Amino acid sequence: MSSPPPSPDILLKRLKTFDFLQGLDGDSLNRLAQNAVWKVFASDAVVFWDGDVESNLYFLQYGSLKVLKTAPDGRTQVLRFIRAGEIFNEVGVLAKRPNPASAVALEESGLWLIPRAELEGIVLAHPEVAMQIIENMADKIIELVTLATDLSLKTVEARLIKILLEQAEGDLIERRRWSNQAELAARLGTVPDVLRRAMRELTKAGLIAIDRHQIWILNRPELEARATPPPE
Amino acid sequence: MSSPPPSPDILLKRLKTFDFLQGLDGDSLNRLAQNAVWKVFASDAVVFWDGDVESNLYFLQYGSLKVLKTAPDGRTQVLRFIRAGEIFNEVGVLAKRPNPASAVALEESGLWLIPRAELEGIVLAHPEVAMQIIENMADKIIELVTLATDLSLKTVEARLIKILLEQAEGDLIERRRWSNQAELAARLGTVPDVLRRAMRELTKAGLIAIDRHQIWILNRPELEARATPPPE
DNA sequence: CCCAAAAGCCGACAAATGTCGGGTCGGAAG
DNA sequence: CTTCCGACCCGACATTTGTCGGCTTTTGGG
Repeated sequence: MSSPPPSPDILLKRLKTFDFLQGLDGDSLNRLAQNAVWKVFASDAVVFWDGDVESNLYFLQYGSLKVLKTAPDGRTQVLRFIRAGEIFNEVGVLAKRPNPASAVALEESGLWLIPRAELEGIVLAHPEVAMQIIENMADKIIELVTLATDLSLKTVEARLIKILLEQAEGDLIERRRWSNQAELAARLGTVPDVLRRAMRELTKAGLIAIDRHQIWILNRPELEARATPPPE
Repeated sequence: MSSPPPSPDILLKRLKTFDFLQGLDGDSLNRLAQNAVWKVFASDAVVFWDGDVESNLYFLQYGSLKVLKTAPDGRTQVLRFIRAGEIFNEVGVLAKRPNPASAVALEESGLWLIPRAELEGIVLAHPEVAMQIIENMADKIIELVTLATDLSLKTVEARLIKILLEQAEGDLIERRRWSNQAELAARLGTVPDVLRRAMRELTKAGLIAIDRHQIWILNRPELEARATPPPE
């Protein structure tokens, strides 16, 4: 089922097209590519655990992951999704902190592990790269601020509407094999039953339509309005 | 009421003792100090607004701030507190993103504004400084991850206990003028009434004792136990 | 010292969220 | 083709959180 391990050349080609490393000389890139390790994770496999001290930077070549945290009682909160082409674990690799969350493959995923030793040298020698990393982290901070305030200040319904509007292409949302109710609920910070309730109410109100494989947005303006309660 | 404006020399002295800028040569520090702007904010004054594009790095010399986000319906979530000696707004200054939240003075506060132009040059020329900033941002990411998951997965009571245990010096917590119920509730992501309820229950259970100016922790082990529900 | 405004207190109620038991249905495995 | 399992559906109920009106206490300015 898994693809043949790609040679470092493929990574090298990818690295060259990568914002993150713009402006690096060929030598450095080459060295990075040569030292990177290729790994494939099956669906539902854990890439790293909350609390691990991980000293690699990850680059997701194909597939997709979720980043989540689990409470002792078993409930989980998904913090974000990672899609092909993204890097992650800046926190672990550069700041040497334990991972604040776990990462799990949503489908079979192939990724490159770039060891700290290589990366560190490059960052210190190439401040532009450091700057890129800083911008990257800034974006994550912004996303987390948004997540925290949404969890605190918005209802499940409002959060659901927001994610529907974000994910819609046109007025249609494909329900992938792994974006089932349980996953979506974890992303919203709630449980499947509550999610279903919210969906049913939106359906009853004629704002969306649902079947097993997709969701349609029937009335975008009203849906948006419903996500932002009376600003009085 | 406000102190006389300190000369840049004072900032210079401070900068020298600052992790953040360890390893910088005197010249660079001097230039930073000379170009910094001094400002004093009264209690409750807004240092910057959610959405502002702010191009200064801030250094809090004295006083304290809260960072928060307000919902259209008026409720607010406090994201973190800033105490004297901390820097903030890395996001705005280096990543050029709009502020994801507002900052408000909890008491009279004096701070230095370091303009982007100065800082940027230094970061590009001194990768160690960039590395410090990265670590700083990593810590904030970790805090935000914790905040988001706590909001999602823990009850108000558990969050209250956590904050009490964090803030206690020995088994005593001083209630500062600005850490009243409304502020504490905003930090916990709830409303004063709910907070009071949780406090009353902890009091009834004999775990804490409250008077107008302080809170005592009477039974730390049981308090801790109560914050982590059955791990079954 | 006195008074007004703010902060805190309280009970009762309302809304949102979480839990449970049991049912239905479609697709994958045999 | 049949069976089985997991995902989904559903109503009823429990718990947590938020809201309201009104009362008491504290505090700070005049």
